[in-house]
Amino acid sequence: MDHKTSIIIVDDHPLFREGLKAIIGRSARYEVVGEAGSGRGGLLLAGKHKPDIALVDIALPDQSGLELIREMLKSSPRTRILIISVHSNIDYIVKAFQSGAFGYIIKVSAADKLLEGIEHVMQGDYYMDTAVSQQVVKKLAGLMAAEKIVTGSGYDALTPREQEVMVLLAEGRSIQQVADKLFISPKTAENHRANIMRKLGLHSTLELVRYAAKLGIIDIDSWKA
Amino acid sequence: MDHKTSIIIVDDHPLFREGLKAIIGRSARYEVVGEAGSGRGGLLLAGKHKPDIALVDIALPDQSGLELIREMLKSSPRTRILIISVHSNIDYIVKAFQSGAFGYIIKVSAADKLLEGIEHVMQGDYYMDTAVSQQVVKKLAGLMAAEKIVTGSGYDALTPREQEVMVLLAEGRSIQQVADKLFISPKTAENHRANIMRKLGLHSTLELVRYAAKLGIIDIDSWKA
DNA sequence: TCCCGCATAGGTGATTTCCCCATGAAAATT
DNA sequence: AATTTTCATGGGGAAATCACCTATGCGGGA
Repeated sequence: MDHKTSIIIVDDHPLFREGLKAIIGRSARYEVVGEAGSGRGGLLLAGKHKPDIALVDIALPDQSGLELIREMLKSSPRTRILIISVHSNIDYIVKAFQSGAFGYIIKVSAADKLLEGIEHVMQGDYYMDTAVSQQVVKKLAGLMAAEKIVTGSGYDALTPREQEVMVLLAEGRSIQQVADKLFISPKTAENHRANIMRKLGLHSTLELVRYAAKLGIIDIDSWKA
Repeated sequence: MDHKTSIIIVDDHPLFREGLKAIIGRSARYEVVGEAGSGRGGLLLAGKHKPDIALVDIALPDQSGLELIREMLKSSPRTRILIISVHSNIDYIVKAFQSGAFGYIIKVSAADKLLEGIEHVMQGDYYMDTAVSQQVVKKLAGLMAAEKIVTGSGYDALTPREQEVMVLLAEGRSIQQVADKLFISPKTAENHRANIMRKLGLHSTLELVRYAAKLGIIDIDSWKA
């Protein structure tokens, strides 16, 4: 490598910044070229130094770290951003990556996780702390857990075929699409739909979606992402 | 620890099984108590030994490794299953965890990843190979990458009247109901609707509801009540 | 055997959707 | 002031969908 990897730190706790610098200082490959205690400060730093890496606390006094990510990437698109957070909450994690972060590390993690994360990110990979991947996996596995709740309602009064149709409709498929997917005539699909509506006491497609959402047949939480 | 961690291996390649055993043998804490080259064999082993860990190839000659996971957990629920796969495809990963796996490792990974994974899983944690978390993050980030574009060409580009119409539509009102509510012709309401769709890049009513949910125009959380 | 539930599909008229176009008023631009 | 653009309002017509009803073949129980 012909030059050191430049790093900026954005975190409102001076002591924590010192800690990060100490850890980074252990490796001769990295160099902290600036630090800031606020989002505004971080943005200026990013614009000025165009660093290779930015370590950003997700909870900043003047703005959300998520916004900062987006702003930073506008002025310095090549900077790889690593989020450092106290939260291992799945929503934060998802939003961080969606905002353009390349890595997500929990504050309580061991020091070597940080260097590990930086290395991965420098290689163009994403990086998730172990504690973070826990959450992500739970989220993924959770989709299935939700599907199990589907008993004890009118839903299991539906025939297997009707349940198939219902899932597709809840996902927003049109009658024609359902028919194609199940290799049946549109008319048949329509009839299944009508029977579903009657059995469940529904009167519009949106009500059907609501019903499906309530049973966990579809995941409306992912809509909010 | 008062006894060694017991491990069984299910993989149809004898050579690969040898490789795994060699790696595991490096640590005195682990003991391979059985191995099988098929799903059926693996199931018998699991029932007989009730091992702490099962390393399972996802691609088995006689059945899907995913089915095997479920069967195994029935006869030996306390066994922690680690999937070993050549695929880093997101669909396999998700299904593996949904089926009850605790870890997912790619075959090409370095040897220490295997031991790392086994340790994590023994602690009750989930484990994902780095290459795997790449896919998962891309999946998470990817969802919005598509929708993000829509957000940019946003809701505030709508005229006031269009926003009114949008709210009513998002609440599930029909064109006729919207027209009545706003004292306009159904045709006008229809036109507003079409303009909204075009401006926001939507193609169905459900997409419109999703969009509205994302912006908080409607409260989909109350659906779950 | 007879009946009923299930999956399949058609008919018909009303409604909705989709994709054009048109007009007047207001707002912005020149 | 003159012109263009945008907004809200509507319509026409073809295509799709909906609502409601009927019908057929098939399999499992009473």
